[in-house]
Amino acid sequence: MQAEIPVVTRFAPSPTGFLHIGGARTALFNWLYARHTGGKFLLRIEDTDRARSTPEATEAIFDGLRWLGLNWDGDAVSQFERAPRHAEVARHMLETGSAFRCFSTPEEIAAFREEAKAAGRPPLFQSPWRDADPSSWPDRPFAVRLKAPRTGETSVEDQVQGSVTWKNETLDDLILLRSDGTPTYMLAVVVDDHDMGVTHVIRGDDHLTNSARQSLIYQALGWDIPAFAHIPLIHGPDGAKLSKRHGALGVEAYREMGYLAEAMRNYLARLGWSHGDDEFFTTGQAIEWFDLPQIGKSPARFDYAKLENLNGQHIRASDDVHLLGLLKDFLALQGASRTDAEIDAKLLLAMPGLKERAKTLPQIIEMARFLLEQRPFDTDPAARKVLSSVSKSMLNDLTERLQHGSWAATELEGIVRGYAKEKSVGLGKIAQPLRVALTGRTVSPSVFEMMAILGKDESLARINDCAESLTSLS
RNA sequence: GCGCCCUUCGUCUAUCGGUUAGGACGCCAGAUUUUCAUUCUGGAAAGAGGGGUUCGAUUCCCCUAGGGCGUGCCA
Repeated sequence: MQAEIPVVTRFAPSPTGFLHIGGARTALFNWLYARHTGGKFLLRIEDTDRARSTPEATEAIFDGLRWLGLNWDGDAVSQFERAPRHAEVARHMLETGSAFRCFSTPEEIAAFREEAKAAGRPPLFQSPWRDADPSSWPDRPFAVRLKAPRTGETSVEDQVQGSVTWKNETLDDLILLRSDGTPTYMLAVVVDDHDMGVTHVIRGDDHLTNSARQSLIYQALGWDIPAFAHIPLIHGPDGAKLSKRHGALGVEAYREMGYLAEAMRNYLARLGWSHGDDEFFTTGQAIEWFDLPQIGKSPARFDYAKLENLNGQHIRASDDVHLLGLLKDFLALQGASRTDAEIDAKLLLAMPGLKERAKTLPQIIEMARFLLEQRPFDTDPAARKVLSSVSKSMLNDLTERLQHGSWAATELEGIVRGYAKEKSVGLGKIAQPLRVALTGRTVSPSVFEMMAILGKDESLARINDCAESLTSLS
């Protein structure tokens, strides 16, 4: 690592909704790059559009980032609060002649565009006020527009997209300050990025064209242009733009579906970025490996199946205590009643068997139902059928033998195996009914492990419940 | 319409001119197994099309097609 200027990245969402998956990935890339280089990761809320910005959305973005563990350095900056500074810069540009007062009304501009379009000309607005003499200025509000060069070309050296060039005639005199005196996004980003010392602008490639326009502003101001890295957007499974229909849900939706933040980071990092054949990795490894040249240029589709697989791998790789914590958080999030210490202890014991059977948190809970339910509980109708391979007397025999051994999984298994052999039936003919007796269902962790965790009294009571129900059946 | 970007198995991707085009998810088959799952083994599956450049193109260039983004007094 060279001792150059420290890297400063930023994530700059507009608070008009939740933090969606695309935004989360953009934030992740900025965060990874900052952490990789030992730089800073800043957060700026682009709330200059007062009509659409809400404090709730801002909170939702904070929550989403916090959940994902994408901690930002310093306080989040409100772009709106910096409006005076933006106006100051606009005034300065007016003075230096790199911007001009435009008195055209929105109606005039719309008419211009319509006309241009009808005539087959580019719809870029050409303000008649660009070079107007001050003596002709009318007495009404005006917008401040950048006096963009009409000839020549503008190039952006993008870290992902490479060198991209536009003819200046395809770039218009964008508005810097609206006629009500408020700054537009175009001006605000440039001023803020500059003032915040941002060295690397990593954002979605829907901003690629904007980077050319913004370069013009940087040049007009004589400021250094930051490094740009425009990452491809995430598409839905059908290749079209990611919509709410697909995965454009807020990240909290993924949290509620039981995905781990660690898995989300892994999956999102892998979407559009790669490190050889590595698919499953920790966040620490991602930080160590992440760099701009490895970012791909083509858009990726969101794939739930892969996310789920990765989530399963992270669950399996999680420490049991850590996982229990996540599980409790998840239950609390869902408003479920809190588990007590006794249940927690049992969940912890069951965790090894639980986590290899689940790909999401709710699936762990489903598998752990045998621990959360109180007897007597209902038996699944389908599960009753496997009881046909066993009789009440058999269950009683088993109970008799089971209670004399020490209550450990291996020992219990030995006893049941011995009994099956004695009866000349497969282990399944005995173990499956036991499973149903213990859980009321046909799918669960190992019956012997469950018995060990449930304890002797509870296990035997459940088997007895079952035996009794057999009597009433036959 | 104009501008810009993209295009390797169904999906995410590796390959930095020479490979039987590799891995992962998913799928199929099999093994292990008390259910489910895990794990393991094997399999099917790709360079959009057409031109060049080159001894040799997935890789470099051009065209076409398809897709995406932009073209706001939104961000």
